[in-house]
Amino acid sequence: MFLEFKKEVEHLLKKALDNASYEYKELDLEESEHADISSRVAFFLARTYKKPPEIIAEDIINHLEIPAKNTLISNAVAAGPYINFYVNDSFLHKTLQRIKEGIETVERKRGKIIIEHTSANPDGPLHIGHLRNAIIGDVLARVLKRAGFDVETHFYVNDMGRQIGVVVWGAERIAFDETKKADLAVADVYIAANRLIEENTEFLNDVEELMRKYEAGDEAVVRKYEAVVKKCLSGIQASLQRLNIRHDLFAWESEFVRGGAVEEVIEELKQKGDIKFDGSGSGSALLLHLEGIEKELVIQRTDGTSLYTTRDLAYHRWKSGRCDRVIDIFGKDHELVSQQLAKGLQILEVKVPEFVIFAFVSLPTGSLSTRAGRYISADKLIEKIETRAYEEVDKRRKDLDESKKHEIARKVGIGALRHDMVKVSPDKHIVFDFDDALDIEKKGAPFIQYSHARACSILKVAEEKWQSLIQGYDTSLLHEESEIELIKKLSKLGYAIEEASSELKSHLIAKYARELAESFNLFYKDCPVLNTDATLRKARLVLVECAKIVLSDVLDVLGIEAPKEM
RNA sequence: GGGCUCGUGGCUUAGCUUGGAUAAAGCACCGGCCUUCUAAGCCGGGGAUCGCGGGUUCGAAUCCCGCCGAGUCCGCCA
Repeated sequence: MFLEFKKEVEHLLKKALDNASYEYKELDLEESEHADISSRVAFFLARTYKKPPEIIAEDIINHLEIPAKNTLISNAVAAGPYINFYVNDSFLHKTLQRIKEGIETVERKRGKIIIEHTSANPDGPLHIGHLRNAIIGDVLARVLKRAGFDVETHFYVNDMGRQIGVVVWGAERIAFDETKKADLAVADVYIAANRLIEENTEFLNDVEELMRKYEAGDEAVVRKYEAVVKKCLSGIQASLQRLNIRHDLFAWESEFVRGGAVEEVIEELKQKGDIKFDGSGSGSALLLHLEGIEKELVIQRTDGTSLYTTRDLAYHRWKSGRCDRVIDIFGKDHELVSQQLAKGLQILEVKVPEFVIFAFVSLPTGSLSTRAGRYISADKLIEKIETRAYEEVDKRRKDLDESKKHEIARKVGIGALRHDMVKVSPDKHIVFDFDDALDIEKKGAPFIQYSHARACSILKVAEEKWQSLIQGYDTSLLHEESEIELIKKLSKLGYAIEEASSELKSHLIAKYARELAESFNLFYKDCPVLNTDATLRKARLVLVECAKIVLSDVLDVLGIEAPKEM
């Protein structure tokens, strides 16, 4: 509802500026602690019209007319250089009405977006670095869906790298431990195979032959690869599922080679791009010059085989053809790749993807390294945090049975983990501290979930006592400050989603969720719901019901489950 | 060495794109609040020359330049 209010303010303010004959570029509207929305346009006009901004603000107010009816604005005043707008009772009433009736306030049908995230190499389990990628991507996908886009999530499967060649080679002589989780079993073979190869580097020739055969589409080799990659992916998917993350599509890079798409990209780049041939004798590598990037990009090896970035170009061209916007969640190490992709796609006249680049997660002991054993697997972290969450639940709720306690612990633990990862802006480097991550008590997610549980608890009691509880209510009875503040906060979910989706900033949702929970807790403390007279109780129950809806909505956008009790 | 990113109370962060109303939260710390809907909560308090130095501006955490510190990339790897 807040978005509608903002639109009306924009409309009236523009009209006032026109009436007063001011030329303006921006309305400079923003949320403010002094008003429901505030404009700083007078500052800007002060420069061009060489008058004090206070005078201009006053002048604008004099030309501003708030309609007598069908408006969401109660008042507009000049506060010095600022123009402040305030919502009216109708705004508050309509906000609750909309939420209760489940009417979406955001625009629909804004086009299709393909968002790629996680895309971990299928040579072992996910670690906390992948988790950051997966959670940022998943929340963003949820945000964009809410904002009205048709969203498809992709996991790009790097099945052509040397690592996978090593695993396939290893699997031919070392058996998978079938008692272990699939991705762990694959990692074991990968590590063991690496050791064998280190001892005898001649084995590398075998690996390379496998890779050549795979690229050429040798059927027996393809079957071996598929078995290994699928095995690993099944383990990865199981981990992601525990975090409420799923992908709509797994795109294998090898498909783009064997399907001919990579060859097409190379041919087209030869025609449209600035290409150099490098090498002599049997063949030559293809170097592509990219504007603004010093080093040429090698798009084909001397032996004619393909390279990672070229295959990625083919994948991106394919994606582009299937949607209106392409979004990639990449780690900081892929920043150069993202620039190369963008430039390459420009040459191919394909729309350029939007990138969300996130900084690394490191450990207090240094950067993550699977080979050095310096990493924390996603599964281990999930397991530990659920255990810690269980201890907290057990401490507080001796009355619940075991399965209930475990269910709550799972929701709280996963929620805490997701919230922790998403609350930080992607471009901030994270030093992961295990003890800190497990300190459930001081996490953001349980705070939000707790507010939801409180709301549910009130509604449950009301339902038991009075059944059809919310008939014939009058929300104009809600005029305590904490009630008004809560309603205003409720009205801003759509606004928060709009901000987060247009700027691709998932952490803004985490911020909104916290503020909403805070508003609810203030209301909870100030305003008794069950122990008050019937008419006021009905109105407050409507408010609680709406708060419950929006709290569970915002938790859903964050991919966090909303427990009914805690 | 060059490119990009980050540097905000003791700790973790928001705000920076688009400069403006006392720099905003959480954690930690100190002090209060459970005979009324779950205290994973609420109230109060102390604590920040917004990395350092310059510049632009009526006004800078925000824009520009330099420096320092951290991260990351600079393979016919992925």
